[in-house]
Amino acid sequence: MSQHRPGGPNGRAGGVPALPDLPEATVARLPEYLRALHNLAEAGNDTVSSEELAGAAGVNSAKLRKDLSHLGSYGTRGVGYDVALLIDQIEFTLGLTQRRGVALVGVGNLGHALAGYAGFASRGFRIAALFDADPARVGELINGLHVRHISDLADVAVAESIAIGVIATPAASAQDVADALVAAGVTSILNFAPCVLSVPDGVDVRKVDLAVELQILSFHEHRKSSLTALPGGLGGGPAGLVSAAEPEEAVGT
Amino acid sequence: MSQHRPGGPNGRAGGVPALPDLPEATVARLPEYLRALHNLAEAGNDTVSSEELAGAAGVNSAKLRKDLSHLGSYGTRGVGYDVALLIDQIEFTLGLTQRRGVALVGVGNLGHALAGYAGFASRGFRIAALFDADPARVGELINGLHVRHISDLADVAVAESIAIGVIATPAASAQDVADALVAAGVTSILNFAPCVLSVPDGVDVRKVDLAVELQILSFHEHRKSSLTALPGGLGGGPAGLVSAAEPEEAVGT
DNA sequence: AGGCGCTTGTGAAGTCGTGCACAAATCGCG
DNA sequence: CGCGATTTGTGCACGACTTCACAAGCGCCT
Ligand SMILES: NC(=O)c1ccc[n+]([C@@H]2O[C@H](COP(=O)([O-])OP(=O)(O)OC[C@H]3O[C@@H](n4cnc5c(N)ncnc54)[C@H](O)[C@@H]3O)[C@@H](O)[C@H]2O)c1
Ligand SMILES: NC(=O)c1ccc[n+]([C@@H]2O[C@H](COP(=O)([O-])OP(=O)(O)OC[C@H]3O[C@@H](n4cnc5c(N)ncnc54)[C@H](O)[C@@H]3O)[C@@H](O)[C@H]2O)c1
Repeated sequence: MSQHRPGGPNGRAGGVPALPDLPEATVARLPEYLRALHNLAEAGNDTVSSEELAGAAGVNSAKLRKDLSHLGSYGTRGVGYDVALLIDQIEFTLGLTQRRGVALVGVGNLGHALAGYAGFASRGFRIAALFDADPARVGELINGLHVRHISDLADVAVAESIAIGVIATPAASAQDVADALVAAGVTSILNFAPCVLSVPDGVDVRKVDLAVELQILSFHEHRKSSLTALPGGLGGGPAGLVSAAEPEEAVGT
Repeated sequence: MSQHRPGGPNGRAGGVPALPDLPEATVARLPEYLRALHNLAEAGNDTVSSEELAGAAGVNSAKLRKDLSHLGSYGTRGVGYDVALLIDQIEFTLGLTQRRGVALVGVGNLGHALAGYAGFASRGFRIAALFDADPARVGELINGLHVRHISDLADVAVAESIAIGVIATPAASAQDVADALVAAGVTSILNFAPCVLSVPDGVDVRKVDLAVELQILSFHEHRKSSLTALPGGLGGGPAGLVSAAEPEEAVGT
């Protein structure tokens, strides 16, 4: 991560809660809790126990309680957590109280799908601009936004105060795009291209690689098939019904 | 593809190769090493040191060596690793010696992009069938495959011996689709829908959620912006140049 | 008021993963 | 043939994360 804050974190005075320096693993689970909470709220639930919420989010309840305890205690013993309050708390922690603008670079096969994705907007983000290097694509209207040339990136990024960039170009261009994003002031990048990006300190990169996910699944398939010879294993054909909401098999993370 | 395994360590007996029981974290990194190795091989490299490969894969060299040591030792001290040999070894470990068939369910916005994705084929997988519940979509030809109705899933899955399913339907349908996949004998699922799936023991599920990734980035943005007030921080606007190939900022995972 | 059942928050122990640091192994060269 | 340069493989200590187990807190019912 960037670097550690010296001394007592949270010099924050006034009404704003302190930033508790959450464990990375906890941060990665908060969005999942948030989604589950929104579902519960829609279903009309006012409060929820750690057990319920943990079930809905697919984690262990002790882990959930510990995670939530990191952001300050908001549960009531004997009762559970206030759903609305917890949503606010998590959204604040994740920095979702302001709708963040996102720049999407590379409006090809995948880029089109992302540009049209409603889940962006409903979860706190706003696609602020689309970019591509292909002149043939520039000008195209997608979901109310027209594609701009990559050379406009810096101007637009500043004008729209964009801090997050999504790279959906071929791997060969990804580093160049990342450099351009960084130069334009972007400090967080979500990379769909299968390659490693080099960025300066202070810039966060997350990578999503479909093939990697499949290969991990393939490994477990491989392992499972070596076990079919064993007795008493899930060997039986097409399984019957699905078990109750369970920790499932959550491979890796 | 199906290479005989290089002899060596891994004293397996009988027909079934020994399963080294790799740490999950190692398994998750192997695909990355594999990608880097393919790049190196294309560039004409015959051998590679742990330092180089680690750089190309974005990890610490000690970690890389430890990871590789888990699959039996294939390096030569003073020299490095044989690229081709290592590729074979990792592909074998990941179970990529056989091209695995994948069923894609939900040919909507995202599904179309996935169906047309070349990276599938080039990394050891074959989209064997496309399914959708919408009669209007059934029959549509995408990338040489025509979309079939979800009710054909069981038959096709068996006929094509499909063990991996990809869910690209709305969240509301995802559990139903997962049940159908499991009933059809699928034992690994990659889920793009933002919801928790319940599956029987023995079935692996991995989830990819774009919004979660963005929210994690948002958290770090939030944290960073709270730091701009501090002195000596990466506060300065648009950064300059990109540093050398470095561990970058690899958030989480 | 008091007791009871439920649920949270957390200490402590256990597990897993990481990275350092270095001995052992190998190659190339004089 | 031996030596030094190089790089692997790994023991070890540390840190992060998970899970258990339970005391403490809270609301409700009598
Ligand atoms: N299609 C998928 O389902 C899928 C899935 C996972 C990962 N990916 C990855 O996502 C990336 C994009 O995939 P795709 O199928 O959309 O490819 P694509 O070729 O359809 O689209 C790439 C787009 O990027 C644009 N582009 C190229 N260089 C650029 C640059 N320097 N600046 C701006 N734009 C540039 C191209 O003009 C094109 O429009 C690839 O790296 C691919 O490996 C794709
Ligand atoms: N579009 C994106 O970029 C994107 C990104 C991340 C995640 N997602 C998620 O991926 C999923 C699909 O997104 P989308 O934008 O492609 O949605 P979409 O509505 O465009 O496509 C969904 C498709 O699934 C089909 N479907 C619905 N129920 C089905 C069933 N029971 N069996 C088989 N097919 C069924 C529909 O007919 C439709 O063709 C959603 O869960 C979404 O949240 C999408």
